[in-house]
Amino acid sequence: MQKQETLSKNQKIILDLIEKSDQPLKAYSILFDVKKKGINAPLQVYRALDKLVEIGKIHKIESRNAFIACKNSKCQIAKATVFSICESCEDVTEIHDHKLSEHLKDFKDNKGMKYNKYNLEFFGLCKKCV
Amino acid sequence: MQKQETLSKNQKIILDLIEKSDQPLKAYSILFDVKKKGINAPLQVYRALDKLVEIGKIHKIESRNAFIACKNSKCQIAKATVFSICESCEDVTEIHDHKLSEHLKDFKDNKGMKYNKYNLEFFGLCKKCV
DNA sequence: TTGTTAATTGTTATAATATAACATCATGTA
DNA sequence: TACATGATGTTATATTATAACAATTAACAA
Ligand SMILES: [Zn+2]
Ligand SMILES: [Zn+2]
Ligand SMILES: [Zn+2]
Ligand SMILES: [Zn+2]
Repeated sequence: MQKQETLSKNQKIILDLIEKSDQPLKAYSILFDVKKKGINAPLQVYRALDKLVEIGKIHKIESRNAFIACKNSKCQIAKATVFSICESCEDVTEIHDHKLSEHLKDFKDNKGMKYNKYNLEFFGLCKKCV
Repeated sequence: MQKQETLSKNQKIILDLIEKSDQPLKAYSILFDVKKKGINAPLQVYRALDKLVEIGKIHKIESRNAFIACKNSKCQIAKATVFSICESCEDVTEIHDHKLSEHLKDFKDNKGMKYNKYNLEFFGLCKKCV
């Protein structure tokens, strides 16, 4: 079997839902919403989420245990993500900042570690919440 | 009551344990270890962890749901953390890189957001695991 | 030193997040 | 065909975290 190009049924259903939201969704809220489409168990949701994260269609917001669609699927940032998170209204935005990316991409620590991935989360108050 | 300077009994017990480990510990593993000291319930552990995180004595590794002692309590980085994580052996190291800190501290997005905190996690393979 | 407040503790129950294990089905390839 | 791989469906369970409430302790001021 060759590497899958098209998403499976469950993966499509769940990606659709996440893409319709501009804010992160939690796994069990996704589960609730897709029950009407015949997806009944947490594992079905988590399997689709894992796959979608792996291929870069969505990202996990680690500090919130929630998943947001990537708006930038053309670039290679599936494994290099930056988010801003408002601690008041919980608004999350994916950040694409070239200078910052360059800086992080090239970062080397003093222990000879090779990085192939990073995740950066900024916290603060958004304009509305200041 | 004025701002607390000394840790409470449970906070001390749990900080002690975390400081003895150079690797992150999970809440329920901590709970298991401190049962002999009379701490019996998850909530007692989580309350102490919350406090210790708040005052910067420990950090949470968000992608691992685990807690590690800060070795650098003199500086103001309680709210600005950088870690390297080996995806093979799960070794975690806190990184203090002046140039990187400066870069992140000064970062402004194009939405007028004020950041007071960030967390960056690098993933890869450590020297031993390459 | 007594009343007041805030922080901490103890306890039981429960919520929220995530995975194990196993059976079945679909599809591409030898 | 038959074999391998990926996806699905299902039940049960593991792991992580919080709600709600009562009791205790520590600092402070009147
Ligand atoms: Zn993205
Ligand atoms: Zn906000
Ligand atoms: Zn630290
Ligand atoms: Zn390693």
